[in-house]
Amino acid sequence: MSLRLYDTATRALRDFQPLEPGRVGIYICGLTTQGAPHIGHIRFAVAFDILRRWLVRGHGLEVTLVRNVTDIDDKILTKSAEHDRPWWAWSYHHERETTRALETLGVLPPTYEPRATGHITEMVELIDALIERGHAYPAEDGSGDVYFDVRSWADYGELTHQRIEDMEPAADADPRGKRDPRDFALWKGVKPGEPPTASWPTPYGRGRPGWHLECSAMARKYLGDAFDIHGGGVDLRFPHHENEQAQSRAAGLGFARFWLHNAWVTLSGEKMSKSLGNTLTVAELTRHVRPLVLRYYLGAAHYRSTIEYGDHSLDEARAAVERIEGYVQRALEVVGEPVEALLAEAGRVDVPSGFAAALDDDVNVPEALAALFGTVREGNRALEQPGAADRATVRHTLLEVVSMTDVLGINPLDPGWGGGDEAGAAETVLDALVQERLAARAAARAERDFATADAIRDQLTAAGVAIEDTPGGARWSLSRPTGSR
RNA sequence: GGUGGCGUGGCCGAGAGGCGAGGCAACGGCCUGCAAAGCCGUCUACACGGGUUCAAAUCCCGUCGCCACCUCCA
Repeated sequence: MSLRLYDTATRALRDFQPLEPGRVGIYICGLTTQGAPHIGHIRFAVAFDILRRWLVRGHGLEVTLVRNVTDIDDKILTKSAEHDRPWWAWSYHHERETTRALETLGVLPPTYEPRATGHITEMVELIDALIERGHAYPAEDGSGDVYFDVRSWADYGELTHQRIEDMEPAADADPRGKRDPRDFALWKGVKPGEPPTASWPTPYGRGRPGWHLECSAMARKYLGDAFDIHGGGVDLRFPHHENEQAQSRAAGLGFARFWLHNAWVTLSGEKMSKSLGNTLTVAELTRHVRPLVLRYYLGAAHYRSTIEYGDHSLDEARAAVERIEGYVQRALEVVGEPVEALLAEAGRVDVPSGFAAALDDDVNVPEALAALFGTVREGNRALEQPGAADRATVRHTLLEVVSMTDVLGINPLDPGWGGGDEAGAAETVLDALVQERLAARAAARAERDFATADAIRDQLTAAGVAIEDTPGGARWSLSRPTGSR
């Protein structure tokens, strides 16, 4: 079984082999802490969470996942100033908000989450190396800026297959002390009016990091001079990733071996972004939809495909999730074993080969989901049969379904979705009340008083409780509204 | 101007020369007192025009439409 991943740099599917046997280093950027996270921001985290889970569960690899926080940049300074807050408070506030959103959606925490401002020393080391090698220079206007010299690095443009001559100089390019308008800042000298807390002393003068440099410095520190996978959103390919690669390689480092880029969430065909005002925040959506459903939605499409958010998107995701949950619930009742034990066993069971093959093919989640639903159908068929062989099938498919959903981060039995003791207690109370009504309905049905029985069911339905009759009696569940835009 | 992506059935969304992905919705059947859930079945699509091929949604050429990036966007 070999994993193939689409590498942006070579524009091809390549067999993935870790640099160091048994271990994988992944660097992903980047959480923005300029504002509240919307589902577009979160998608990349979900996509790489699935990859990470698959590397661990499907290939037995030990993953070191580093997810950076660029906690200082122009926008953070601008926005915090607009809101009359210190930049560091602004950034940290949004960092925490983003972390909460990711936890809500069941994204596993990274191995480490370094902040740019904590790695100034490492950045200076990189700048020193670049200057020494003739790939960087202090600005000629005395501004304290240090620029990367793109003309000095023949491979510049390699990642995104562009030639320097073809690149449009930025419209807002401020030539300042640049030798070429396409040179980018490694370090930015402090400017008048900037908060004193936003600069650090270096041999080049006080200043703050340019964008890009923090990732090169932190990836190197935690993953080594060369590492396996670098990921992020497609829009980061250029300039961010191109520049990262240029500065790291020009400094003599091997840097990333695979570049993975995820696509957008769009709304009415347009990229979700704050400037367009068409964002949907996780906090907003999860008021109406269960996090599990939102997680399913964000992870269900292939990571390199754009997903278009529409009015019914979450309703469809909910229906799909409930199909899986319905089976897991029914199977659990038949199997009659403690959930904890089954979860542990599912962690060791092999996933169906079709599922594994799908994920090995550049993390093809849609195809993996097809395998998952195939197993659910097989299990449902077995549930309709009374034999011992079918019981065994139910148990086996249940373990497979749990195992597969766990890889995708949508395991309905994962206690993380539960909502804690308080929710559990509320459920216990509700169950007692609903069971009382169900008993009354059962009595009415026994007397063939269907009018009364249906009235009770209608009452429960109106209250948001869905009823299913089974040979063993009625079972109930919340008919969970998703709400939609 | 350069670079990259997309256009698939009512909707979402995989696939990438032959073998009906899957989910949702709809319809028919089974089950049910009726439902719900589940199962079985039906709806057989690839923007358009050419070409290559025994065979094209898939490869090639062209056209149209949409999107993204081109130095501080996931």
